[in-house]
Amino acid sequence: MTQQPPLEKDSVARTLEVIGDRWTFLILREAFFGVQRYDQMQANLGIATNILAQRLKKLTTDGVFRRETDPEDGRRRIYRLTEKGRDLYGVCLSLLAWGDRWLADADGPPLTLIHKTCGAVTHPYVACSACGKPLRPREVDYRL
Amino acid sequence: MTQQPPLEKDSVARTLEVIGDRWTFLILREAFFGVQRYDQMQANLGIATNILAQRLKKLTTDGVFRRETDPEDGRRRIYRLTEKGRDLYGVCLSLLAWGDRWLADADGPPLTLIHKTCGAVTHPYVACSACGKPLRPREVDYRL
DNA sequence: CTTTTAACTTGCGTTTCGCAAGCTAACTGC
DNA sequence: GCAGTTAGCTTGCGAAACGCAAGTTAAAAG
Repeated sequence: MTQQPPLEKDSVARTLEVIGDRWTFLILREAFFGVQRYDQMQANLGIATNILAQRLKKLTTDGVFRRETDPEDGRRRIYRLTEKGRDLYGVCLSLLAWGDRWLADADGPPLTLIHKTCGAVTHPYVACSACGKPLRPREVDYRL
Repeated sequence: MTQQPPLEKDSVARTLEVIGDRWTFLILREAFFGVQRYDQMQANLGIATNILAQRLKKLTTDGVFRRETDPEDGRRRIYRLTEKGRDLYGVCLSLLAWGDRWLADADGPPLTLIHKTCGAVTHPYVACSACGKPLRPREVDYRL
């Protein structure tokens, strides 16, 4: 269990500690599509049940989900995104957009996204909060 | 009230098959910060050397990196992002922004990002290509 | 031509994962 | 109100992935 000292742990690394494994982000994707229950997630994802339980527990203690008991059926748990969890939607859309652009025709059609607020088909991009233009690798400076 | 039926392997899942493990995205982050060489990545990340080699090989065959030999030193390989790779910058910024918002004060200061094009400090967000506004979970419809 | 360096590769012990089975509390039918 | 069913887990075990250290190869430096 030896870990490295000179890791300057930035926010990318810290974020990946929360969502950086094969399943966690797929669970979140399900949540963004409206799935809130254990059995539905398992059916949709085909994930091993012990792993799903483990991930949901971690995401709950990490504050991404809130775990509630369904008032209409005491056996059921409802996994609801917190604000912290909902705020990962941008990451989800970025992944989706990239996959649709570069991997889609391989084995599935891209999803069409409609921005209900404006009514148009949308292709999400990461924008600058100051000028609204897309942010590209060489156009950004990093300062501590 | 949820939305979708069975989304088989969508672009999120396909994307995660390319970048969805503990190290791959950290390697990409290094690349976005300008690191192009094997030994620098290993020093910065503290990754096991066999895993780094494996990931770089996969990312290269996946078309995210282009592997070249340094013309000034035949021992060195240069890992250069392709357009496909550079297009992952938005995902990287989304992760960074989320971590800075929700995890930063835990054990490190957030990075300040400056958009050189407009000169301002920027807080990246995922925008609608049609209207430019931020995209939020309940505001998007998914169609096949 | 010997030494050093960059980029890997190999071997091996440890951790994580996938699958199947089992468990428990809560609901449902009779 | 008891038996059977269902939702949400937990446990056990073999398989795959990972971390570490040592070894290999090709090219540059001395």
